[in-house]
Amino acid sequence: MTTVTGRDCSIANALAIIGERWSLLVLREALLGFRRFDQFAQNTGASRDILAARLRTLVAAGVLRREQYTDRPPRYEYVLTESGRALRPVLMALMEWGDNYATDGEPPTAWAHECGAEFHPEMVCASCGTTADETNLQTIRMGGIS
Amino acid sequence: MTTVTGRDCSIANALAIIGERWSLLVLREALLGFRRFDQFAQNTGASRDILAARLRTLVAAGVLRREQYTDRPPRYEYVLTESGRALRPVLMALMEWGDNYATDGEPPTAWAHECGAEFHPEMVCASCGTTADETNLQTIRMGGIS
DNA sequence: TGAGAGAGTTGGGTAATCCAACCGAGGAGG
DNA sequence: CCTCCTCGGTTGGATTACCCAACTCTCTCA
Repeated sequence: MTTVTGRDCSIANALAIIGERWSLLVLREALLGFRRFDQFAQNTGASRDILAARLRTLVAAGVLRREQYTDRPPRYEYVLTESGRALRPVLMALMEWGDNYATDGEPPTAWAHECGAEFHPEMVCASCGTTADETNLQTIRMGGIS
Repeated sequence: MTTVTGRDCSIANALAIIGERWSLLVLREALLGFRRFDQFAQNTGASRDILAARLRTLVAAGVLRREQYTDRPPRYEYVLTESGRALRPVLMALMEWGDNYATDGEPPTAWAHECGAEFHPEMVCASCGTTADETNLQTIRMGGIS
């Protein structure tokens, strides 16, 4: 793991695992239910060598698990671990931002919540359940510079 | 803007703007209140040439605005636009994931919500306000492959 | 006159990425 | 049993991105 200078910060630590090119697109496909190398290659557009490297780092980081699904010939697929499934809010937040600020026209992908509405994520305080934004948040501790 | 193969998707569109190395760390600093080139360089650890390139990209994409704050000598700082401020849920979700899965020990940075609790983000349905996860979401539309 | 501060550029080397082609184990069809 | 196909990757070579230190330019302050 490369030592990174700059602020001590969980965002930087997270990006060291999932911030390389194509990683989040692979995880998007995994959250959509895909598991196979060729599906990842086709659906993300990543070249096969880079995809192989990314899958190795994501498996090493515990975000994906490599599972054999046939014996002969030996074939493997990639399934999300708990920490991988925990990335859903990150990808949903990114998708919502992209829908609003990076995509023209209708969102290419849409989700339904069990309440029946088309799903849009909102960030709330886990403790009190009300919305969180710059008007009601303040930093109480900030990581130093290494 | 480079044409990217793979699925038509707002996550990919978002990453085309903010997914390059250092971009999200610059935006983290901006959301922490920093505005100056040298602060970004020091607090992120990015080299100055790459930082200059990233700031140009982010300004061109409308995420940051370059503002002159003195006349002689002419000096500029970078302030978040509305679309930049809208990235807070993305960075908070990333920080929460990093705290839980990529950082050992105490989170380096912490926030307080106005309710008095230490802030942790939760993703809820904007329509009904209840939590959203893999048990109560389903895709109703999925972008095709270009 | 000389030392900084602030916001960048420049040059040169290293590392990451892209692309097309290839490989090896087995399966399916003839 | 010969050939072609699928899946999950590797390999080689060219291109692009990134890193680092040093430098520039303008203006201020002592």
